[in-house]
Amino acid sequence: MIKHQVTIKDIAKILGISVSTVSRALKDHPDISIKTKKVVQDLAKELQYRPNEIALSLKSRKSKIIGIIVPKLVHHFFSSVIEGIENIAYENGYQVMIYNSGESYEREIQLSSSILNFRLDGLIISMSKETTDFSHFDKLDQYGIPIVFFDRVPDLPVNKVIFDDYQGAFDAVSHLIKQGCRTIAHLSASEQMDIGRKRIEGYKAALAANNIPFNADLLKECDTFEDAVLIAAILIQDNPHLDGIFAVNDLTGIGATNAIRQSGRRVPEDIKVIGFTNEISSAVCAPSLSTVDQRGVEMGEVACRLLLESMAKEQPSQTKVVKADLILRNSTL
Amino acid sequence: MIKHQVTIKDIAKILGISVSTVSRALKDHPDISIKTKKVVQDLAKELQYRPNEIALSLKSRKSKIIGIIVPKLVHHFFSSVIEGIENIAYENGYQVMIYNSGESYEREIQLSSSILNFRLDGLIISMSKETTDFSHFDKLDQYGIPIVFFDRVPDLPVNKVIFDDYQGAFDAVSHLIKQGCRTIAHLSASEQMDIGRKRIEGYKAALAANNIPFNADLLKECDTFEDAVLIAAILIQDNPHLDGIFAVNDLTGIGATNAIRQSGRRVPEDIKVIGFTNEISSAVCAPSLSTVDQRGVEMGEVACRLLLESMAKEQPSQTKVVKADLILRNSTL
DNA sequence: TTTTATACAACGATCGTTTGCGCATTTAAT
DNA sequence: ATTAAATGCGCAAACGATCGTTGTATAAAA
Repeated sequence: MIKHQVTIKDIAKILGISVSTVSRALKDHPDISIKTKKVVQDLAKELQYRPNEIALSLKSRKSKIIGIIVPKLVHHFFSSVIEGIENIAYENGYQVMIYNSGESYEREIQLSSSILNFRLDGLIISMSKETTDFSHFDKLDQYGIPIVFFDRVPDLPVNKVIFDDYQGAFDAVSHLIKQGCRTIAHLSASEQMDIGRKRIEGYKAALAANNIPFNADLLKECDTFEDAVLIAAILIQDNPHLDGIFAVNDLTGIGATNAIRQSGRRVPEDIKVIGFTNEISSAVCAPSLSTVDQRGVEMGEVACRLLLESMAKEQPSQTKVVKADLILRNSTL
Repeated sequence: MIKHQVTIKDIAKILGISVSTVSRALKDHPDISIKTKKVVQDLAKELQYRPNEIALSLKSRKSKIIGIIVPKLVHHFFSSVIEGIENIAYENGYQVMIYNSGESYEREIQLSSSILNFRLDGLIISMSKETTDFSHFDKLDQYGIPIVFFDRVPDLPVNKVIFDDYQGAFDAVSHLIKQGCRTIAHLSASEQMDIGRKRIEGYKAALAANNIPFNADLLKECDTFEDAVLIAAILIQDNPHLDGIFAVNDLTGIGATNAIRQSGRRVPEDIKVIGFTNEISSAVCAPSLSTVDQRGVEMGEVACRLLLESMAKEQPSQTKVVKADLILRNSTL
């Protein structure tokens, strides 16, 4: 048979005292006598009393829950960030509520509405690709719900945690050059995207720093794994001296590797390849792929700390930068 | 300046009517005149009134939130299942609250306690590896919170959704045999684990069905990617006729592939390899790895539907089985 | 003995919403 | 004109907990 969960009222009734006394006894309030406290606390334990968080939320107008919106759950980077957020949230007595926008602007609006309905205490979000209008976030701000953006952030004065894409790209390409590469292609993301642009800049800067002229023919936009295989094949054909590829992510890096081997050339002996993101695939593919780790967990931790800070007190919006971490494997030996 | 969110009271005060009238007007109650309804609804829209879910939860003793506990977020299979759960939950007006036990029994207990505190309406869980005692779930059951287990399930009469590991393994090995393999090794999980045992059974059954005697030397337990590389290398050395490997997951499958190539043999020409899980890595590695898809999304959907059913009405516990899906790629051509 | 602290509990408002019941006022039926 | 039945709305309790205020014994001081 299903009993309802025991409340402060039940305890009060059993003991024949008022609910307020029970409430105070449970919180060790000085107004309550030691005897009463003991009786109440013992009974509470026996009945396995647990405070109703919903009632507490209603009373305090605080939910003790942090919302997280990611565009995709099935993505190593985002799950890592979530882990990082959880670490810090739990440490501070917060629960997290994870939402998945599925890269849909529509859904993102719904979700931020739900955050308002549940009166969540704060939001950490990486925006969907479709999002170009930010008014749904204004509403949260209006009601005093702090927001921290990460990774995919708007170009506005808001709290954000970004990854140092420029530095990561610069380091990756510099590494290729140090390993002897002179003709380095970049399989890039769209220049529309922030990360695409920054990584291209880092690529160019590393070339410039080593007196290697930039060659636009070696810069190819490419979206998917399949794209990468095709485009890399063309690059190889058109550029006989090609000896290095910097890929905008691991999947394109692996695609490029596959294309290189199909062309009869070897990785890393003939052409070295470096990726970006440090997905699991990059560690297990053959040859294992050098890459740039984005420290997702750290990013989550930084984001959550920043959120907790701005929940604690009004403060000007900040931008935190998480540094890249070069992971060297066999593809650039 | 931060204003508080508008409540039914605010509307009542502005309009000079009672809160109950506002409440009923908003829900189109027949007792309220058309005029009043219109006025109320218009103002509500203008002020962007949104019902306070917390208050609703308190009143209805229902949170309209489903809890999910997974042992790890950073795992393709689990994130897929979550996506599936979300699909169905959203369709039915539920939110999901995702918890990460991090494979810790301790944490799992804390979390199920938190579920009680937040009065969540139901729980979908895949247990941590450490969990052998299930009393913390009994408590949920006692209070009428339905539970659905998936993937890692207890051996008890409870609602569960499991994957047909036996069939998946049987199909995978049958496929290898059809492709001409006669000496097939199995890189297995621990026999302690349910999935380990079932996949071994499927492996043996497929051999038996094709009159291939089982050879215990070809059954090797192996945990990680690195293990797989080492153990596969030994297998190859010890068994010159080896022409097929069935790996308990994709990572070990890829590890085996790497070992085979290092030994100078070719995949799939000399030795064919098939994995399990259909992770991203299996699609991008070279040669791409045949594998068994676990239909994570479907599993999530089935689990969530089952949960909604048992939330709706008391019913005997059920076990649902999700079928395996063979994915054929280059490693078994 | 009366006054004044002090200790201990109870009362009741509050958070935002729903809902059973009752009370006017209007409309319809006799 | 009188009664009955709708119609439209408000009152107040309830969900579970907190907390400021108030009440009442009991003990200490005058």
